[in-house]
Amino acid sequence: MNKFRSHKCNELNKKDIGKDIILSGWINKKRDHGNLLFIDLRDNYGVTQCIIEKQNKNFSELEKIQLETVIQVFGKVVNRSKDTINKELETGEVEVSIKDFKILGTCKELPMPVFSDQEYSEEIRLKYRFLDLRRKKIHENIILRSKVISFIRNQMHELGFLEFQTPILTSSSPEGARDFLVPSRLNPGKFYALPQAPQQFKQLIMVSGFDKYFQIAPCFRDEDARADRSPGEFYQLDLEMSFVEQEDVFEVVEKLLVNTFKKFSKKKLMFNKFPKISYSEAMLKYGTDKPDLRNPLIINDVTEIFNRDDVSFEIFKKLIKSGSKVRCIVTKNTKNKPRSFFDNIDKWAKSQGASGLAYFTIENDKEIFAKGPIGKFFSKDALREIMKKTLAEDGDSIFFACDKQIEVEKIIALARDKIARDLELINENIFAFCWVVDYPMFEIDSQTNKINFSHNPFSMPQGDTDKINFEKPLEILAYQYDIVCNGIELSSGAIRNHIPELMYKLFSVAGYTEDQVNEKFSGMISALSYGAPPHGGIAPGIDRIVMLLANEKNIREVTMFPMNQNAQDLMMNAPSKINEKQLKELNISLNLKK
RNA sequence: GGGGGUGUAGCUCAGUUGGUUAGAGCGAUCGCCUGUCACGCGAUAGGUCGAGGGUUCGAGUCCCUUCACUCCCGCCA
Repeated sequence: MNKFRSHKCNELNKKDIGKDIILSGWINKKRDHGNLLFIDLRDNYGVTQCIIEKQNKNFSELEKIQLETVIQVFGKVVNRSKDTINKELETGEVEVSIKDFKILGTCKELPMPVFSDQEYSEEIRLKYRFLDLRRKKIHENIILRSKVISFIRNQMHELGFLEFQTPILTSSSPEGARDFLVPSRLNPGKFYALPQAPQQFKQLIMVSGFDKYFQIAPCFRDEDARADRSPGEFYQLDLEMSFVEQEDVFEVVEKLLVNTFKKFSKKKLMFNKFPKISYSEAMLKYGTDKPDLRNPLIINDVTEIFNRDDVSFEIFKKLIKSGSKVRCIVTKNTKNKPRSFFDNIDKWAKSQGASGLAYFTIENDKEIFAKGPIGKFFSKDALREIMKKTLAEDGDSIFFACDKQIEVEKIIALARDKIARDLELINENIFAFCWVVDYPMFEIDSQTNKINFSHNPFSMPQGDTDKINFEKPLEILAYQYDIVCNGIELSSGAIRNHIPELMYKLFSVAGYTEDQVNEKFSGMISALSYGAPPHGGIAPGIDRIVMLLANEKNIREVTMFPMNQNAQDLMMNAPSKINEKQLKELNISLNLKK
């Protein structure tokens, strides 16, 4: 028998009555009746009620003991009378009558209670993360995370993938996010970078002939945090396959995600076969490349209708002349909604920095007409045209936004979400996955007016490689895809460009010379020149998958030891200063701003 | 870098129009209590009202500055 325990705190039941047992765990809660003391003992597995009476020599010491002290209990399992059974507890039919006990770990006065449903500030939770992690909800989230990762590993092995580790100290790359840098002692003045993703390595693994690779890979990006984005590090299910087309990658990922989400959540999947939406369609219909398909509202472009002579809404007409677009959202059967419903949405839009949302409601008084602030600007014909275009009917309302394309997409996408939430159109008990495909290879940087890679410079452009028109780079589409669930981007991936000559051409469009490409991506270019297989892959975000499964909105709720928004670890005091000797070894001197 | 929110006891929070000695619950300490499972009852201790400055006879409350945490924008191939 183990020195510390004969049973775990979830194990004892009626069959064990009469047995002498040993339990070890934390004191979750005490209930002191003066001559009778109840102690709820907790471990990772559950809670067992222990009981001691005044006659016992240990009574007064146990009565004084702090919550969260770790103790070992020697006792006998006893029956509970019918009216004292606790159905909430796995062990609730029995209790342990304490004979003796031993303190294994003392506990000072707690900075935050462990046994409580109260919410605490992030500051205190992160500083005392080890206490926070004892609490039920987050403890279960972390266990869920472990199970999900283990399940995914098994699935990947079953699907024929091999897991490999890739370097953590690697080289800085010019594209993408800001790198975390590590100075090199042996190479003065030079720096390693932590990988933003094992992107180049996984392609090199394919060139090395391993066919199917995966890794639960740590990724490091020095970018500012969000609720769903940890500063510093996060994990991806990184995978790559040789001799595949886009569809082959989709098949693997769909299988994996369907299995995982069915196993770990009670929520239903909206689609077992994930719909594919092109990037341009997503931007038009949803205003974003991460559409929440639980939301039934669809955006329409009605710019043309506002150009008609029988539409006299001059504000929009003027904006359209200077290049703006009009996008709209139809809400079904909202003619009886109170004025405040519409006003709130307009007010909300203004708070989001838009000039507001114009709207009218379609009503029928013998003849159809538009009622509302801008209704009077439309002729019957124009109104019918809008209804035809947007499939709006009598009783529906239409909200309009007008701005430059990028701006109007942004605000109408937010409005789509806001309106759906106000009308409670989103079913929270569903996972709606979709693929967003056909991303453009390049985009224009709005600040510098230069052409940049819009996603990944290593993606394969679509079409016959001989016939790609490099004169119109913005029209080149890539075999580049994202997977989105409930409006959350889970991952992006691509079929890679394994042809060096084509890569040089694409990089030259983005302003890189051949020499620059050779210098920055020497390993990759070299590898692709010695017989590279066609290959492609994807990298779903583990943290976000677990977030969805745990039904959490904040990534720190599924991360064991996260940093705060300023990328500090309050428990470990990271980052921290280093001493002169360390700096000297690294040939580094500090030049801090006052 | 910018915008919003929050900051009062160890923890979670209340604190009215600027007005007496800043309150509650949990926790801590002490006492009572033999069937609780958020046990109950009584008492005690515990406060730089985030910090600094200002207005005022008087500031937790109003004004300015600043710090911390958080949410969002920028950023995130």
